[in-house]
Amino acid sequence: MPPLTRKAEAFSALVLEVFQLNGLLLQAGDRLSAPAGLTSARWQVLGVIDHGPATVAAVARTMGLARQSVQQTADALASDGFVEYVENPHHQRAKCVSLTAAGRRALRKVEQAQAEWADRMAASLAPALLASAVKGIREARLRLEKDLAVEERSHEG
Amino acid sequence: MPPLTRKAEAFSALVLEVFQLNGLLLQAGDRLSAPAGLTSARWQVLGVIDHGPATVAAVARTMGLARQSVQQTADALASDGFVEYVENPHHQRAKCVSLTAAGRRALRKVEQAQAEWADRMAASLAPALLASAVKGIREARLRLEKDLAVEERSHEG
DNA sequence: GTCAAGATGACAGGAGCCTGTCAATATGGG
DNA sequence: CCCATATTGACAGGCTCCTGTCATCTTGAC
Repeated sequence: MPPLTRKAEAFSALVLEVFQLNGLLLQAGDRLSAPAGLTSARWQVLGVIDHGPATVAAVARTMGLARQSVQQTADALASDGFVEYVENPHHQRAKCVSLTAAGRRALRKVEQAQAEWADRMAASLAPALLASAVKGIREARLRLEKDLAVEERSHEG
Repeated sequence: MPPLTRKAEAFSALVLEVFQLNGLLLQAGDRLSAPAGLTSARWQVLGVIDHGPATVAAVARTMGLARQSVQQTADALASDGFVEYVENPHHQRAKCVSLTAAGRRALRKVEQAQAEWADRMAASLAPALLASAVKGIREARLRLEKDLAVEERSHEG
């Protein structure tokens, strides 16, 4: 390991913690959604179209993912009967992804479990600590977004 | 969305921030390692065997990943000439993954870039905020680990 | 020394994300 | 109306993680 400054060490510690927590959160999400026959990724998609049918591309933009990633998930959901493609009056080719009754049932079930889980987690964490963690992570995220954007620009024209 | 308590809302905010930051960190890692011909995952493996050759299974345990995940990465690194499999005096079948000269060069290059990046990031974040963020995330992680372990036990015999 | 149990790598297959390419469709300037 | 451009879904393929199965090798109890 190269010698890091003390501040850089602290930042690296944050990175490690975020990686670990992220992994655990994904695990928890899969565990919450499994009883409903879903996974984290599929549940997220159902959540997006809960307020109304949308095209795959629109869902992808909402989730901040690549179009084709959502396409794959949506096709899987369709073949499992959780969603269906319905005609889009505004576009001949781009059909809308719509919840089926089974999809809505599954979504409600996961949301119920998720609410209980979030309550359980939050109840055992000091509110002040939670708030400062969110604040710190947000700062780091904003800083990182700026950094990545700068490099982006320097790689263009 | 189901009605969440205020504390649950705060926890959910933390989850969202962690997901976003994690994604950006992966992106940054790939960007740091790309100039050396590596990716985040491959760089991590090189880092583990930097202090000495090790078997695939040992690297996997160190990284907290499944054995076969590391196997795939190690095979890819070997076919790209960054590592080589060397005889293991303690085990006939399990060879050790060892850095080649090219692998060591690439690793040093990434570590240099990573150190500069960590300095840059850390320099623009208030130390107190960074510290409290790490503390809060760690608390959440520990809480979540406990929760997942409980469910684990309840799913066994 | 023998044999069961555990560890290990090879192989197969899947999930979820990504990229790139292509043809079909919308959209908007002229 | 026409055509360049952008958007969209289909298709192909890659990366990183996972799981499960199998034969081989090691280890430890007896």
